[in-house]
Amino acid sequence: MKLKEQINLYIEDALANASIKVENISVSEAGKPEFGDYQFNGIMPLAKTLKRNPREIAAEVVSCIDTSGLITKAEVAGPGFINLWLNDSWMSEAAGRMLADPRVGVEKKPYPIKVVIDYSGPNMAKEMHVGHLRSTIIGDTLSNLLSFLGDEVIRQNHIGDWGTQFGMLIAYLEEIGLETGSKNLKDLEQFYKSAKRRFDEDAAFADKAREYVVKIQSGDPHCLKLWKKFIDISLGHCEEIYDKLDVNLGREDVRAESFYNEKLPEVIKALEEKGHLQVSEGAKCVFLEGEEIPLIVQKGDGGYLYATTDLAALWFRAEALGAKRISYVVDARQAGHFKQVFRVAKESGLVGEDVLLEHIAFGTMMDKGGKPFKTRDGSTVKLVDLLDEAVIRAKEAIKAKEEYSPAELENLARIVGIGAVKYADLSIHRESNYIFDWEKMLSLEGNTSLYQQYAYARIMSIFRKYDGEIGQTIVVGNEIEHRLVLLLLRFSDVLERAAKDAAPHQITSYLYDVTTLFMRFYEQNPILREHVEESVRQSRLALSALTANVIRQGLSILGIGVVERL
RNA sequence: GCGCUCAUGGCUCAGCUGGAUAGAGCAUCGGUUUGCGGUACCGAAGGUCACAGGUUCGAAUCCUGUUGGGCGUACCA
Repeated sequence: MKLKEQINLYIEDALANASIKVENISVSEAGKPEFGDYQFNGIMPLAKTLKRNPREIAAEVVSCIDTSGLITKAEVAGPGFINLWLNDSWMSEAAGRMLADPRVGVEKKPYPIKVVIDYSGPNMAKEMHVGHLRSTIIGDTLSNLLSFLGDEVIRQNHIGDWGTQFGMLIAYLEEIGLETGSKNLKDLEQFYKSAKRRFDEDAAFADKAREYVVKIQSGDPHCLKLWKKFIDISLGHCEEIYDKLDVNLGREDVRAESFYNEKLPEVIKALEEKGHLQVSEGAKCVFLEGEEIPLIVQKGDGGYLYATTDLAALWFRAEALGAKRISYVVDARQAGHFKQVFRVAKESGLVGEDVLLEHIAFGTMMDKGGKPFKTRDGSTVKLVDLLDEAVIRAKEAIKAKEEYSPAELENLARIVGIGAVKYADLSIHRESNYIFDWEKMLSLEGNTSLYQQYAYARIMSIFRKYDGEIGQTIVVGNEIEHRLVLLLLRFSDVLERAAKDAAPHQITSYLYDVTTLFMRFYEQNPILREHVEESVRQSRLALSALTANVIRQGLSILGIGVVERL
């Protein structure tokens, strides 16, 4: 249910009845409880053109607002605000419908589109590090979100499986044998270093490595086989991480860099035909108006570049996959690159005008001192290590609480630990750099996943204790219930806006509000205590259930689990 | 040099198309319990929204400039 849209309709009617034209009819959430639930601020800008007192106009509109349904009261306030109060029984009914709905009141889009979301993108020659974490988590959340809202989401993992370093790596893999190789590949960093050492120390090996690069590219069966094996093993390790992270990214979503190889000459040809290509200093480039530096698509030696592959991928995604929105979840430092690539794709017609291209940029992960996140010795932190540490720390944080079997504790620690890492990342505005802090992340206080998982478990505990049928009727009976129901009814609006802005933190922030408000409600409104009237008890139980549903569904979109007991 | 981006209480962050007295959490100080999970809840204190102009009925938000930080700047990805 789209609450805001419904309120807008009332305002629209009132304005029509008052014969007043407003361009942008949209109410906003009231800043304070005394200002009601929603407010409409669209009157004041009119005052000047109409040469009338804004309060007078507002009063006229207010008198035309239908207060027999959703809205129960409308008032003029301040210089010409219109404050709106929503009707409790209308809200109660809406909340009841939401409770009965498995989709928690969120309708699917009537006109879904195909959306490609490009995220994670690890390099097969290197270990996945914390830099991949944000792309993976944010991309996965957006995919979950858009697909929940009804779009057809095509996840694309654009893995880096091509380049000169693979000659060296497969030569080394061949040398040490597949068996030892696949074991050693668990630590890619180490594997790479060993291969590099061989390359630097042994001229014969170096020659072979260079030879293998050429052989892979020319399709030599032996080298191709080795290369495929290498990629397979390396990708397997990434999948272990996806598994740990509980991210929906599988083999079927992988469309590697190498996939686009044969399309690269076609990209050049297409650009040439459109007359966009210029040769500058030996390289084939596209010069864009207003841009100082051209986009180079083919090197002087004939080799292709990152930009060429990206253009090929855009082309493929728009043409073959039929995407109408293509989103790249990539580090903010590449903003310039994408700006150029997108422009070239559009101007050359590789991608149609009706396709939305967006760079979902994110900032860098910092340590507590505000420096880029590194290990003590200054190397990049491996993602596996980070995730394992999260689980260990989560175990520490929860094990004192109750008696669990080792298996239960392991599972719980995984949900809590991984959830904390993800939530910490998603709860920050994605474009800003964020500070990685274990203590804060696994704290039960403040805007964390654990606080919400705890609240959820508490609600579950109420139901365990009650142990009976829970009604579906919610009756708003007091101020705090009114506020809680109102907030829950906004769920759909929040998801929609978060999808539009590609901003997961809007969801975390909302869930935090829900949880906080529920805690307050629960503190003030007894549910299971003896003196509580049965109908009130039922309503409060139903309200608790609805709250739990919203928390569970919201966290699920973020890829975070909940538990019955904590 | 040019371009992009950021600057909000001691710390970490919100602040939606400009809207009413700029909101949270942590830390600090104080309070709540015959305990529906106190790992909770309530309250207090704490901000010239980097600075200076401008636009507007109204600016943390838009425009210009200044200062300070981060990043990017043609054959890496």
